[in-house]
Amino acid sequence: MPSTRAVAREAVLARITDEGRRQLARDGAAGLSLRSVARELGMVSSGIYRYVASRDELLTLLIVDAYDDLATAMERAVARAGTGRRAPWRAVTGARRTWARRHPHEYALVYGSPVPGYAAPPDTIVPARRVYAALASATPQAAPVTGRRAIDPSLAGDARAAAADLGVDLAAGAVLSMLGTWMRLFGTVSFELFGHTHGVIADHDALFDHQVEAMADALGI
Amino acid sequence: MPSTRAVAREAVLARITDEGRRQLARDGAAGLSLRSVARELGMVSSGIYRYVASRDELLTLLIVDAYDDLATAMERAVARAGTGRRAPWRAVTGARRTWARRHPHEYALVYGSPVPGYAAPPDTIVPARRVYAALASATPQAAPVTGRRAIDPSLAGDARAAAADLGVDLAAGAVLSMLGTWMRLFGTVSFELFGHTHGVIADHDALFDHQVEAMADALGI
DNA sequence: TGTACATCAGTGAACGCGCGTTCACTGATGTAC
DNA sequence: TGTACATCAGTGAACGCGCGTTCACTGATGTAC
Repeated sequence: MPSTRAVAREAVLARITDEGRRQLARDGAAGLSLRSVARELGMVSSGIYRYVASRDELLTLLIVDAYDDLATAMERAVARAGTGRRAPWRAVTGARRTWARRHPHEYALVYGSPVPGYAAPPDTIVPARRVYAALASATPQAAPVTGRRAIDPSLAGDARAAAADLGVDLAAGAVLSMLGTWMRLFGTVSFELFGHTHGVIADHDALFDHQVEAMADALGI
Repeated sequence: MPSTRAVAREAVLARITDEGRRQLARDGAAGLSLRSVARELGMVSSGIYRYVASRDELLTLLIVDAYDDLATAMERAVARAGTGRRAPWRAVTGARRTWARRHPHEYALVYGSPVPGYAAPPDTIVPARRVYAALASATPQAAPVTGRRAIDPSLAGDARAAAADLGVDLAAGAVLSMLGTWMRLFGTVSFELFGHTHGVIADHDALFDHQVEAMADALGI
């Protein structure tokens, strides 16, 4: 059983990350400060150092939370998807876009410009991978776009290693095809969220749906 | 003939944007400050307000410059491309990636997370469009990926308007296919630059080349 | 060509702000005997 | 069960920093007559 102190500690840490998330959502990563988190919690500014070692550490906690939250949303979408051939793919891509639109600053923190002077520590690798695993689970039967082109051997090696890492059993060509599609999905969501379709596309839902089907075509599902 | 004063003014303004670019390249957009630009130019901090009205205005100048520089690089690449069927496409995509790798902070400023509290003014629209025009000029014969799917009428309208805007004469399906490919290109470059392939892909050149060919396949060129 | 005035680049001081982080401390809570 | 000590959460003051922006000013450069 955890000690009373440990319980209290966890509760305060949770309040800190909650408040951090709130500030992140309001002002973006640049607007996040330990002083203002402490202030909002009614704590003196130095007190927060009992819980996080530095601003970067809080940022890391928030990054991990963001990945976890997004991954959970995507996993649930796959689990709830109907039985149609493309249903899981539509569900997982839609979940990603919806999450991004609901949490634009958290999305930007994780998939946007790197924060200058901040190096992502290893703690973020595992939650980041969950997101890819969710995507992979939605298209277990991805086919290589073209079988004819020769794949660079070292690239094929990387592709096989990545597949093993995600626990999927696919040939290198299919993995690269999946990766290409994911980068397209990433690009499509970021493009919309970062405002590059502003003044060009009015109906973002229609564009996204069109893209999702085109990606499914490309994956051969 | 421009007056002596106007000439001097232009020269100082150029030094300001040059120094701004340098700081942007070193520290990113968040590290750009009017005070430090003035300091570096040996000017007192308030003096810079004779040239730019605010920090945001300097940021806008730098954004416009970044778009122009990237667009120029891409246009030149197309102009210099060989005669092969895919040569212009390979050239323009390679130029984009090379520019992005050489100017990571400028790329991030323009294609990464929106700067919180900053709203891009209309001045950036024209230079941003040059980039798309350069891409479009490299694939004049893009084909729709699939002819069978019905396209949402309002989306088709947006696509036709965008094509007219860029001066290309293509059906809505082909425009959407091009747009999808551009978002994939955007995603591929950003993915690499923002570090999402770290620890997964060792040979980024090979991955990019593979993607470029796959995109060409998708465009039917 | 020479003078009087207007323009404008650059100065220096100031306002008011917020930040990350350290350090010696108090006092409450937990642990060992 | 009670006491002595150790742990640790939170305080308050301080260090040293940089920022955007305004304002009244000086003095050089340009313009009109």
